[in-house]
Parts: sequence; structure tokens; C-alpha cells
Amino acid sequence: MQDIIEILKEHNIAPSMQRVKILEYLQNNRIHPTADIIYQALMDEIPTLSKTTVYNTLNAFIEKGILVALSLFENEVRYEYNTDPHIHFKCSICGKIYDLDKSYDLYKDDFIDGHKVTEHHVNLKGICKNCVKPTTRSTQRLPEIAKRKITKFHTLRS
Amino acid sequence: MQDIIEILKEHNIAPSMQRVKILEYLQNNRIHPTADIIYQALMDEIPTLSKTTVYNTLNAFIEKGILVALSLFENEVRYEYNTDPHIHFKCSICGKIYDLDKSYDLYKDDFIDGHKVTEHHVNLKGICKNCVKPTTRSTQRLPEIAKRKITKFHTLRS
DNA sequence: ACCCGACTTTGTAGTCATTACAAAAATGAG
DNA sequence: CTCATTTTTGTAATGACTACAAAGTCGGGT
Repeated sequence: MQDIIEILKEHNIAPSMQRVKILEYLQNNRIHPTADIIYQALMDEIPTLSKTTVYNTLNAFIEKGILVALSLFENEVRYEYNTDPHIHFKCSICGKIYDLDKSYDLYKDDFIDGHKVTEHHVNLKGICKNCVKPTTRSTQRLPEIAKRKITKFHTLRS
Repeated sequence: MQDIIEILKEHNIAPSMQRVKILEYLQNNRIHPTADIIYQALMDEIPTLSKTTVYNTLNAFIEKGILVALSLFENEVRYEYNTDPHIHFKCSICGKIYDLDKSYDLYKDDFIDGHKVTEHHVNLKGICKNCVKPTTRSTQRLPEIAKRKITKFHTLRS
């Protein structure tokens, strides 16, 4: 895609084959992949691909502002192409990460308590609509974690 | 402190010396330490302490709901005793993490878009009031990152 | 007090994600 | 084509965390 080459050039990154393929993958697969997922996915197309190249490329993209790195939960780094404001929801059952397009107005000012805010992340965790099994009305067949009554935040962590 | 032993018993954790010291440290040092920081800090008191014990203990505390593990930024796991809902702010200059007592009303309902929400994290990043050097009115002496004009989100909302 | 079984701690070794580094390959200007 | 620069690659190193088994600790029953 010519688009991708243009994007790379606009960000002062030489459009090598590896870089184009990695950015293309991230554009087409909005699944917040880890570096390893990207590596595995591109091994067929680029048999000589090195994991070092994936890391180098991702870090270059982040440096230039094309990507955002996420530290959501469980100490895993994931990368996403979408840099628009949105909220992340991670399912503790299936592990899938959802982008929620809910907007929020919190702290849209530059400073809070004297601190200058440059990044703002809202991360939710729970059980996604698929894993909650909406076919049954009762909670009988839900995983144990899904049945717990929520009493306060931060209590559940798998 | 007898308090700490009571807390452990209430959570069905046998109050061994190591566990008491680790919980005591977390109670007295609200600095969102890493496992290694805790280990380093207690080595004087408990010369035989093993890092495995620190990890085992922290995981047991999390399991029982005494602690919360945080994945804020930079892929580092930190632990905090305060399980009340609050917001985290990390300074990208000094690395210090601040608890902000701002309350927030977002998605305190159980479900959003059909997903059951059990955890809710708001993480801010920027430059803390100390590193912004409030003594100077101009931005001349600020670190480069502090001078950037915020143009797009993750920072602020339109 | 002793014994025994269960729990806890410890150290070592292993895993996994990420980075450091240097050699090999590709690229591009002259 | 040639040479210098950039990019990719593979290996080795780092660092956080876990698995596992041996050693230590503790408490109840006799």
C-alpha cells in the first residue's frame, strides 16, 4: 500500500520492506498485538525476519509517534496503531482487548495538582460480553470470577 | 505492629516474620515499590531474605486482596497497599508515582457495552510539579519533553 | 519434651521478554 | 561500480519472574 510508505516518509522513517510490513500488519490487525505476535504473523511473508528487527521497528515507530505502547495489565507490552483517544477493556477470561470509543472528559486541562499531564490512559478489566455468555439468563454457568459481586474497585485480578 | 498481624489473620495468611515485615514496609512506604525495591529495603532487617519469598508473599497478598499490582508504564510491576479507588500519575522525569485522590465517576456501573467491568484504572503520565520547576515562569529551563505543546490526545481532550 | 506432618522459606535453575552488540546485507549518492 | 551509511540479522546478555526441590520452622498430639 502506497499509503503506508507515505506515512513512513512523513515520519522520517525509510520505508524498508520490514517496516512497511510491520506497519501494514498493525494497520490491518487492531488487536493490540505483542511484539511476538507480530513476529509470528510475519514469519511466513518474511522468512528471514528477526525478532530484533521487530523490536527495533516498533521502538522507532513509537519514537516517531506512529504507534503507542500499552502497559495494560499483567506486565505485557502491546502496540497499537490507533492513537486517537479511547479506553481499553481487557477480558480476564479470553484475554482479548477491546477499544471502547467512549469519550471522557477527565483532566483535559494541562495541569492537575501542579503536575503537567501529557498522557492519559483509562484501562478497564473484566469479562467481555462474549465470555459472559449472554445466552443464559442466570449466572449459573459463568466462570467463578464472573459471579462475584463487585464491592469495590481493584479487587479482582487474575 | 499488632495491626499487621491482625490484617494477615483476617485474610487467612499465617503471620510469619517475612510476611509481617513486607506488609509493614508496604504500609509505611506508599511509593508503589517494585519487588526488587522491597527486597533491597528489607535485606538489612532480614539478611536471609530471598527474592523468591518476596514474590511469593506479594502474590499471596494480591490473591487475598490485601495488595494491588499495578502495570502503569514501561512494563514494570509495582505493588501498593492502598486498594481504594484513586488515580495514578507517573512523572517521566523523576519516575516518581503520585496517588491522586481525585474521584471519578466513569463506568462505576457493572457493565459497559455488555462487558462486565471489575477493575478500573486511570493512569496519567507527565511531569510532576517538582520537575516542572515552578520557580521559573518561562519554560526555558524545562526538559525538552516539558516544553512540547500538547496537540493531540492522550494528553488532553478536544 | 519428642515426633511428625504441614507449611514456609530459600537457592538454584529455568523461562520469557527485551536489549546490546557486531557482523552481514542492502541501499543510495556520486 | 564503489564506498559510506543505513538496515537487518543472529547471538549473547540482561532482568523480571517462576518452578522446583531441599532445608527450615512451627504446632498439635502423644
